[in-house]
Amino acid sequence: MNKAARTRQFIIETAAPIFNQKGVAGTAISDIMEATRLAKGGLYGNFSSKEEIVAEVFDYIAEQEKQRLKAVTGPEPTALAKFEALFSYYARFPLNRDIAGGCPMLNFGVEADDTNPILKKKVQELVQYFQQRIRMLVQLGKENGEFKKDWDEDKFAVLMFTMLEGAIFVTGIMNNNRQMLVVLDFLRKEIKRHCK
Amino acid sequence: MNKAARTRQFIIETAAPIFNQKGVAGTAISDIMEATRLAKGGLYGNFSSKEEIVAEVFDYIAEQEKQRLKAVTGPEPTALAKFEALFSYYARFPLNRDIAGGCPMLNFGVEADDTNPILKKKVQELVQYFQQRIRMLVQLGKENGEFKKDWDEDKFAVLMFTMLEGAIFVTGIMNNNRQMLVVLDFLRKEIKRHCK
DNA sequence: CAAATAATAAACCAATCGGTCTGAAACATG
DNA sequence: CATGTTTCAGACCGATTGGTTTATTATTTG
Repeated sequence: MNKAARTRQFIIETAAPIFNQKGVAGTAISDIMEATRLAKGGLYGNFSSKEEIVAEVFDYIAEQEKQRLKAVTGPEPTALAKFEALFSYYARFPLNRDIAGGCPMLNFGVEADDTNPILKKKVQELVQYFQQRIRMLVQLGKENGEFKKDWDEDKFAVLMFTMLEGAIFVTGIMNNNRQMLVVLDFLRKEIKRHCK
Repeated sequence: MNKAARTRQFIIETAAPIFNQKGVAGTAISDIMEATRLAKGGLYGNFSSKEEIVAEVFDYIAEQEKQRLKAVTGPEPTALAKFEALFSYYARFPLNRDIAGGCPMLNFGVEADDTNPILKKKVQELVQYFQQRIRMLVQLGKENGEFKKDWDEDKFAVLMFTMLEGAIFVTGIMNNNRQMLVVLDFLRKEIKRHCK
């Protein structure tokens, strides 16, 4: 990794939490200059526009989110344990995250929806990835003989994803995770209901 | 209502969908000038700052949302019918809304969370209002003898609200309401489960 | 209907926006 | 260690930002 690539990566990682917190329109190039302690030339020598920074920041964030999902569920042996690990993670949301500002899918998605089709598509793909992972966890549990075969993983993935995103939103707005815990409690029971 | 009050209201109503779609930071005064066909003086004669416009726009939106909730559920005779009317409304979301850009709680809430404490508090209050209305509907159903007395309205309000907000988000990002319909189907069954 | 008052258009402001350019410094390579 | 190349700081650019002022036009009201 040469100097340019390292600087580029440094800019992306430094800008990520700023965009996630303040939004794309709410973040000025000067904010990124300040945080990176780089001058204009330092930024525009590595990126051609603010839009390009945003795009790469989201790609970086998306990869981070996928890696985290793997890191949380990967080590667990059973589908049930993977779900439980996921719930433990969300119970501590957003405390245990390294990119501040809450869920990037929600933050970037809400802003991009009416303003930035390219970014919106990236969010779309990440949402689909997450939902597919949920479905795959249910399928794994079925194959392992943990869950009943008649459980509809498509519907469960929709419920789990929408509830978690809604709960993340409410957790942020209310400054406490009480409702997240209610949601997680429900999801646990829903899974138990479909255990053999 | 004198001229000033009428102009003020006109500005608020015209600016509301713009802020809801483009966000606060993403909306420039020039956007509102263009939409209202008013010059700077026309705006700053009625408001002292962009922030004041935003604050009043959200107050207006919040009132609209409350009125809509009443309008949808009010005419129905039973708690069950009120819920069903609500579900019909969300099934057509966001087609039947008059303020474009999706759910204002979500849009303003996500942006304000890390940037605007005053606006955040207003969103907070609207969220609490909505959740309380859900709880009251359940309570009404209990009093009417429609629902079982052991149904926990606090938990149901959390589930219903988080799911609906999550579903609104996904509906916007995916450009279709498939997942909203799954969520509504689940909520219907959940209610049926607690019917006497 | 006239005088007093309220409301608006348009010129103007400093500050900031995203972005460019050039020279110097840091770097990698012979 | 010298040389060619990459990388970055900082001055600079026009456009746009939120906001003010003033002169004029509407609207009230006696």
